Amino acid sequence: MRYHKIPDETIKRLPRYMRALLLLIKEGRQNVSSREFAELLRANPPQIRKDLSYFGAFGTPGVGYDTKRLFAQIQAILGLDSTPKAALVGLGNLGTALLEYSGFKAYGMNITAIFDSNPEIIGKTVGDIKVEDASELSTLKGRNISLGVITVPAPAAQEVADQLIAAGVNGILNFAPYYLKVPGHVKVITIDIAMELARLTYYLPTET
Amino acid sequence: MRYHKIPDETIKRLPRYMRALLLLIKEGRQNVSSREFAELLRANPPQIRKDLSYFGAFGTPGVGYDTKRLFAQIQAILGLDSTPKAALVGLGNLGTALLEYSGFKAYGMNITAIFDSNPEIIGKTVGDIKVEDASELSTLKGRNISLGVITVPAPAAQEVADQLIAAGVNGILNFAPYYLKVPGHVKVITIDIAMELARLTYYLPTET
DNA sequence: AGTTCTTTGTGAATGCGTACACAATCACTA
DNA sequence: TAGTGATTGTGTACGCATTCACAAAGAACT
Repeated sequence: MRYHKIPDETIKRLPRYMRALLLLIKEGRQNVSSREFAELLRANPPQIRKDLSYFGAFGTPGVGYDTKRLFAQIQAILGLDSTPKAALVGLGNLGTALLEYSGFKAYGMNITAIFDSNPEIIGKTVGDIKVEDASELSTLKGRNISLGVITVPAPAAQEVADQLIAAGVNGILNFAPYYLKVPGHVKVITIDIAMELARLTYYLPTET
Repeated sequence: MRYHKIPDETIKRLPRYMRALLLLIKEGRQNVSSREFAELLRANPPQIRKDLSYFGAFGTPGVGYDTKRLFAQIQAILGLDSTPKAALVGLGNLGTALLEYSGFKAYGMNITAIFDSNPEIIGKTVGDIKVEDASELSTLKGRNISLGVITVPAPAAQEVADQLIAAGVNGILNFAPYYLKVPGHVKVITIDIAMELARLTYYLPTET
């Protein structure tokens, strides 16, 4: 099954697998079967096996998957083994929340630069990163940063995106409720929190 | 095409349509064609028409869709016309960010209660909502709140969810990196921010 | 009123993703 | 080293979602 086109949906599930594996590893588990793994994720076993089979044969019949090995393998598939560097632009509440988020390091990701436009914040240190002036985003170039996280208000999002791209970033995670225009080689994922909540109401029982 | 089963993917797109319509309405636009609308959303016209056709015929041939009317209609489809009430649990950075988020009111949603467990925060007012003690979540019952937003650390998430559900909530938007166990009638949408960023790296060009 | 132009609404075809069943595979035991 | 039990990897069938092409329908103009 190698060298087939890989479903986008599969890619979306891989990070979820990583998270569950992290949990299992912390519990000291050596192996996990697709059945048990599926139960944990509330998914079904054949799907997990199929997803993994796109990339090769990672399991051992009769035993299951080696948790640590599988984690490393998925990490490699996603390109996280080289711990890509990311820049965060916009240190408001959302930006701060993201930095606190434990997840990033665990997956093999590194936020190594922070930008904001508020003079009161510029120059401060968060963790061990100094907050830089957003008007100097161009200095990013050459610092080997490939990802950008945008947590600025919607009106500023496009300009920030343009500058990030000019500085060599080619993947953007956008939290601003705005449809970014980007060149074809740049991948954007937009998360609109309000939209998700809006969707939720559809599934609610229509009262009386 | 009425009374067919409606694709889940269609439901996911509806809130996006709402947002684009809000934009158009603010610009003073009366009508919009599916072609122009698709361009704005970076989607394709037939899909938009098909999505809408599941619910009825909203457009006018030769003219397009009436922006305000379509907005109201999608709002009704999603059940947002009755402005459902939501409770937010966890007023950390992420919770605060969500409250600041302009989107909610525009879509027809209302956060009317806030809970936290930090004694220093309890009793304060945010907007015009008083922060209540998270240990008193049971008081929610009878306040006609149908949605819950969980922005607490992962270890506390399940307990909060249980209490929300006991208080009558049947839709939960979960930001904690944890797989909630809930009864069948409760709909959960989990957003894991770190996971999205992890996915992003897959699409990056593999360097050298 | 008729003609033309535009755009919708939708059946049918295509393509993509999921579910399933089963053969192949490995560990373990005696 | 052969037999047993468990679990993987995957070809195939199915179902869902997207795309397409075109007929139906309204608006505008003469």
